[in-house]
Amino acid sequence: MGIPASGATTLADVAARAGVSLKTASRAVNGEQHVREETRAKVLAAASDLGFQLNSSASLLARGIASSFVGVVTGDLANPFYAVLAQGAASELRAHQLSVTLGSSDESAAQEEVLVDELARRSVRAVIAASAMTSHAPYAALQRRGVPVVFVDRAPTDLDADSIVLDNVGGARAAAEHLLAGGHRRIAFLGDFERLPTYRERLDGFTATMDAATGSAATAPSVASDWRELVREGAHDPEVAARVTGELLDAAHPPTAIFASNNRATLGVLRELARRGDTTTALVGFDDFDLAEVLGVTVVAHDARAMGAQAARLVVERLADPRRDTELVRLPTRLVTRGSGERPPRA
Amino acid sequence: MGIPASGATTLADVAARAGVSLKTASRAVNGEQHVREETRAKVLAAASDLGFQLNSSASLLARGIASSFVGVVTGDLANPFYAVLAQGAASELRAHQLSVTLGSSDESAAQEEVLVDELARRSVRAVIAASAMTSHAPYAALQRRGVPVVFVDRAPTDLDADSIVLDNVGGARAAAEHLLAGGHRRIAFLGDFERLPTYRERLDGFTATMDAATGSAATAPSVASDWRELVREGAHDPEVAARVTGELLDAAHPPTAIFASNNRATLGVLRELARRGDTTTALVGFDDFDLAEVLGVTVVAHDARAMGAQAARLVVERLADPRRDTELVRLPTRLVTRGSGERPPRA
DNA sequence: TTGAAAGCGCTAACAG
DNA sequence: CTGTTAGCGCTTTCAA
Repeated sequence: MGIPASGATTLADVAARAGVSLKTASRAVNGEQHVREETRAKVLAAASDLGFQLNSSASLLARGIASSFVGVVTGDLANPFYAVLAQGAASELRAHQLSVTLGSSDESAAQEEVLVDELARRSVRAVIAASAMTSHAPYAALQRRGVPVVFVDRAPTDLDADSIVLDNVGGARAAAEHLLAGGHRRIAFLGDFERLPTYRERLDGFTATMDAATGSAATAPSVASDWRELVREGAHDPEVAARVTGELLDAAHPPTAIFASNNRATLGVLRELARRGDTTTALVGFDDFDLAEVLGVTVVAHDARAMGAQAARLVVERLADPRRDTELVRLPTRLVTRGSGERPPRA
Repeated sequence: MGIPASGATTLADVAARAGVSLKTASRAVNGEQHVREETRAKVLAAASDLGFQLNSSASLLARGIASSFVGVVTGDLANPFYAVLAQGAASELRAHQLSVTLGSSDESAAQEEVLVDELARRSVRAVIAASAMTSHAPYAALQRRGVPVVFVDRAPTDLDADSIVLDNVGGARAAAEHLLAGGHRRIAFLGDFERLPTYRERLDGFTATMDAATGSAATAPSVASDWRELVREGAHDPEVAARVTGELLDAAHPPTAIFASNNRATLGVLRELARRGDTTTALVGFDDFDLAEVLGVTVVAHDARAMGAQAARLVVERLADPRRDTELVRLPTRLVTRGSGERPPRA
């Protein structure tokens, strides 16, 4: 059990101790073929004695490989959506000998740019990004250097890249239709930052449904054409969402239902409703959450873990074949009714 | 805007294009001193033209540095406690040019061992671990090789290492005292896996308080000496916690209050209470959570982000001075009352 | 099955 | 301020 003094135990040390050449030691340590069992055992014993560990930088360099890390860029790891997504990606990538390195942008484009830069400096092998940027130049630069970039949750419009997104339009449409079917005519839409494609797509789905119902005989009484006055944006965090909810409900013609277009917004709405003891305003949220069942909150649910796993798959496939056509995967959503979306409209 | 054909653009290419030596190019690219502004600009332009990026493996190897990654081992990233902790560590480490690579063990000792092995193979610079193991041999091996290991949330007993933990005893004591003060005498304790030190310490705090109250004149009517019959362990996930809660409440002498010793257990209790429409059983949970305010849940709160940041600090300090004494940091907890812990005992 | 020599791309000394 | 000469620790030819 000889414990080495400190620092560098190299393959050369192991080879010397085992009485073999450097190359033989390398073969044994890397589990390659063409090594007599006896020799291998001798080398492995020496390695273990010396507490030897391959120097991964040297190994990668000699092999001509940039690195074994995939960068994952998210908005905020404290948001379970991102955390679960990252975990899905990590566990899928592990199967391909790839590790994940994480960075949170706090949804700030500036910070995201710094992050991407950092990843580049670390020579990551590929990047999976839930980007909050509108211009994706830094990612384009990575792509040009042969580093695959896969976008999750939000697909870029200024870049041709593999992307995996949710069926935001369908999800929002389902939510709106559900509330309309419940008799609601004044439905508020709580949106995220206007620059995010998720916000826009969810608003599109909502808009399509509301427009179709406006003045329509199918939904009697029909939706008034001023439904757009109940659309709000910028509710990215719970605090803002709560404030906006309060303003909506305090208005002359308050909504009878709210569609919160992401989990942070839903949290804010719930806080405000709880604060005022409001148990009549209907609510549907985009994104499921742990306590939704306990609180009886109807949501548009989806599978964040699958999203991460699929992103990892796209990374692996592009790594294998850099010139394949880019792929856009759209993951389904489903409405889960739990009560809050089924509250009847106030008279 | 010459875009390189593919693959390897090396510093040599940049140097050639800029008409300087390799070393000068290196200096410029690394922002070192002793380079004429004009020369630097020339090199940087060439680098940018070629889309050059330093090969970090080569750079680290030449510098004699193992890597710039710190491994963070957690139980489950989907648990916000770990996610926030990881984020705290990451943001603190970034200030020291260190990146984070993540792995989840799912609280399985076997999987954790695989993870640690993987980190070793990646030559991480240091490791921050919320370990679910009872024997920490793999971490000891890392330490021997000069890789600092900092334990978070759970300190090892079989290893001398920097650790940062919560005041579990104090937190549990506060919870128990609060419920006792509210008149409860039959208080259930929902514990995690028995092997986890957090479980044991929280149980210790609970035990100390209950023992002190048993038969004491200070708490009249005094606690019966059979209070231990309401202690349960193994409630690591919400499903088990919900089931155990149901069993407790269905028993002949059900508890009038429950102390859930972690956030997953609290979730399970809340689900079961909601399922049965039980609004009388008092509840205090260890760990705060987003919707605790909405649900009016009294909790023992603490700062997970600070925990991660402190762990990062310990990593940096040990990296700077490997022979300093190991440090054990204990972070405070505080009771946040929101109603669920203040429900009076049923007659 | 094993080994010797030649680099991977970069940085650290030491000159100039 | 700039360049030259050696390696960092490992893997890869190619021979033996």
